[in-house]
Amino acid sequence: MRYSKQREAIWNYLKERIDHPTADQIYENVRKTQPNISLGTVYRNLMQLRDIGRLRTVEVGDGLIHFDPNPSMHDHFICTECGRVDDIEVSDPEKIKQEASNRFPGRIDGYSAYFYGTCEECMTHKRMRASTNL
Amino acid sequence: MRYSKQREAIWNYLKERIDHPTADQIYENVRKTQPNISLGTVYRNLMQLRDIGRLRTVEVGDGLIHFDPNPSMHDHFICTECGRVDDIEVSDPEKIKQEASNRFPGRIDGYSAYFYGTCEECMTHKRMRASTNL
DNA sequence: GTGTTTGCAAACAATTTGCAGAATT
DNA sequence: AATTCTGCAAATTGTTTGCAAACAC
Repeated sequence: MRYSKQREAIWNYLKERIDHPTADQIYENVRKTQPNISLGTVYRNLMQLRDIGRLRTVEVGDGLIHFDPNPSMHDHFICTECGRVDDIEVSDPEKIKQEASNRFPGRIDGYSAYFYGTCEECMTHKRMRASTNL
Repeated sequence: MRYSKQREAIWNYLKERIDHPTADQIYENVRKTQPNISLGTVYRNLMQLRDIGRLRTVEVGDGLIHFDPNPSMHDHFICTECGRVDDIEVSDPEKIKQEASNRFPGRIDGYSAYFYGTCEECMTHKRMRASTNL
């Protein structure tokens, strides 16, 4: 794989992110420093980076592909109010994988869990709306 | 919600399935008894049934929506060789949900976990291919 | 110079939607 | 009779692809 400033910009943007952006969000942001970059290039690079294990793609239930700069096994929380995606550490992924391997006929290579609910911020908003009758 | 023979046929087909078919697979099968049904109707009914909690939609990583007649909290196994999706019971979902709730600032309503690997059948195929040098 | 990457635009594929007519209550 | 549901087809949306030019090595 050769160097390209587009790929560098994409990675530089994504690696700082904890909100698991979509291709389009990444595109819109990378455009600020690389105005001529195209959405196709963004997709191609993201998929390439996934294939070499630098990042992970995540399907959270909204039909869009989200990109996570952390490729290791870990869980996610999705707020059903605002759609934000957070990393969440609930239990030891290796242990769960082991446990599943023992009970399942076949080989288990990895796993990922998704928790759905309302994030702290949205909980506050809901309380505020309730208390002011809005 | 009113009765319709299309919805009945969709549900009758899906409720017996353990392989989490896609809308198109459901469409192709329901067509055998309802030749004039359209794919749009299949989607509309499936989403309706999901909204009232009769079934669950599952995103397993292939970009397609899969439909699971069992709406309760349970985990899934996806074979990365053949793409099949199986239900899998690894640990008590309620317990995991509780555990996550305790550690997370915000409310957790539900969760689902996906295990990826090779199913028993594909393991056998792989072994056969290996032993016959195919 | 060779092979990879890009931007652009067109192609694709899954899902959703608008609407006039049919079916349910 | 009043709504809801259907089939059809077109629209929408996210993602992928083909190609000639630009770039990296």
